Amino acid sequence: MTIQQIKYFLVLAKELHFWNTAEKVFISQSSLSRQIQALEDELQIQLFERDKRNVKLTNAGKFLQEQWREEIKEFDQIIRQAKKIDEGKTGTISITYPGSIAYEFLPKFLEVLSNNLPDLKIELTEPIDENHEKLLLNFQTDIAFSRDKIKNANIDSQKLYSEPICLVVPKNHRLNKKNLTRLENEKFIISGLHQTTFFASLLRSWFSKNGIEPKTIIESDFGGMIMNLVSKGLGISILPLSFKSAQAENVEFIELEEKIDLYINWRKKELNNTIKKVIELAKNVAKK
Amino acid sequence: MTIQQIKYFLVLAKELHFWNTAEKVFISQSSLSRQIQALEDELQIQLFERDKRNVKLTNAGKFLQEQWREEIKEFDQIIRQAKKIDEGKTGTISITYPGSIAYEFLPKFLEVLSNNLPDLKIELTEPIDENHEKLLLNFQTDIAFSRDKIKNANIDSQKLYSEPICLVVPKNHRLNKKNLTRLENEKFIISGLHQTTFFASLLRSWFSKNGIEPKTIIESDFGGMIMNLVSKGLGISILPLSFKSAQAENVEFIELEEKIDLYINWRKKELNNTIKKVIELAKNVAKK
DNA sequence: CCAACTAATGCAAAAACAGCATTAATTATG
DNA sequence: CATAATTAATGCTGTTTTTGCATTAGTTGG
Repeated sequence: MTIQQIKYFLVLAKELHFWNTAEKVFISQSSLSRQIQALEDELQIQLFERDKRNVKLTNAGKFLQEQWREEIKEFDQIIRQAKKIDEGKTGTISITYPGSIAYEFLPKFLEVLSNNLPDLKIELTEPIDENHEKLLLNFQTDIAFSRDKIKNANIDSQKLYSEPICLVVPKNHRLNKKNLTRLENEKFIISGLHQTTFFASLLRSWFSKNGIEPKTIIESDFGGMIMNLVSKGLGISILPLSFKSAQAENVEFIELEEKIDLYINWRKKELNNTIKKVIELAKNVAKK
Repeated sequence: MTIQQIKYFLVLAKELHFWNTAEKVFISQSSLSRQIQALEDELQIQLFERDKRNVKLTNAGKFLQEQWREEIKEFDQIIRQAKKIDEGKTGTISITYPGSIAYEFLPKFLEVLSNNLPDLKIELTEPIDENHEKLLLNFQTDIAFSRDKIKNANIDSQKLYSEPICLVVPKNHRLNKKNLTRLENEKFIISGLHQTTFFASLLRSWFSKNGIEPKTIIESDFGGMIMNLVSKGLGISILPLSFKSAQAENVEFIELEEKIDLYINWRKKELNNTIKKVIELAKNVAKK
């Protein structure tokens, strides 16, 4: 049984038409017909009911379609991952990160990477679905930066640093360290409070701890946009201190007591030495 | 790429010796050598480092060994399941059950099965690890009877019946319905209280509700053995009412208020019509 | 009843595969 | 240090499998 046969089967199971399928998979109709026969023969399972005109899946075929579709997807993913290991320093590694590190940590880290592993290709993604565990264990990512610690038997998680969160206000705003009152009257420009990200839940708890029901006038996920709006006097915001590195004009950062952490997460039994190296580099960058 | 090649790879990855491996998988050494080369070639991944004397896995090879070992296991399981669907009424279906239904429900159910589906082969297992969800979703079983309801998005669970649990005492024992006192002085012969089965946890909670710290003198999983010991006057026990059907001599059942349920569980999107039929038959048996 | 369609199959050429015998390199032995 | 033993790769040859073309045979729609 070949993987190719299974892939042919999956296309045919969708198309339910030998000629169209044959064309799609770049073999002749006769060859396809015989490949499917060979598969049925070897499995001793009838996959399709066909007469001279129609093709349809049997129940066993439907079952195998569902199961194999998933398994072949996994299968291909595994091979891609093995290739990464094989290619080592000249290969690709995938990194996911929260948008909030894009201004300070991430650029520093990427610079160090390109100095130490100049041929390494990096695939950066800011994940929508922040299920770091799944992304790591599926091999959809190799290194996940996150704001909260991941607790999973198959994942190692280490804190890189903490930083204060800050009120972000236009220059010469009435608020400053000595005068953090009447926040409830301020207009807030804030990153998706409704979301389930760690930062959003930290914000919600901060607001409730300070008895504030924030008047949110604009929501934006993009920190740069937020600072821009703040500098124009449209409202104030709350962001991690590292956004200061963006050097937005006309904006001041007022440190709050609350802190936020950054963690780095990777698969416990990682075999890819390049990934291990990258993790070490990340830790070094954070130490400085 | 053939499944066979992957299986050869897995054996070689364990043996790390071409001659031994070739013998194990019943092909010649030269053929094996070329199969592995073909695999490496097609994947464009080096799996083994070999000189004229030694064979060892590369990191990518180690990774694929780990991943493929699991995936091939799943793969074979999926095919076995597909075969069951294909064979239908003449095939096999797997059923897991708690020991406590062996005296009444199970025999009735099996009789109905053999009348309605005479050619169907049944594989009965009393699972040690009562993880019904996993057993079902892995296709290790097709129908799981359980004492507690299973809550899982991919599993359908339905109650078949409830029955009282009973004190089991020798005939003419001082205990009866009017006189359920001083149980704390009785010696108990009970099925594994330390276990994590649903029945055990029900017993524990019953004892604590009644303020009893039972003196357990014998633990046994086998209901028949328990009743035998009770009849010999060695102690008393607690069992579901249906054990009465075993018609042990010299034993009386005293119904308690506590009830215990029996559920039947199956995969939500079951494609095997025979399994669906068997589920219907089970429901009918329970209704009577 | 004919035309269009479609899955299966006979056939011949091409490709892939198997196993024997041998090679080439390494390690162990006396 | 020479020789034997070990072991993975490879050349070669006969066998099996696979391929695609052309054709067949059954079905459907007009």
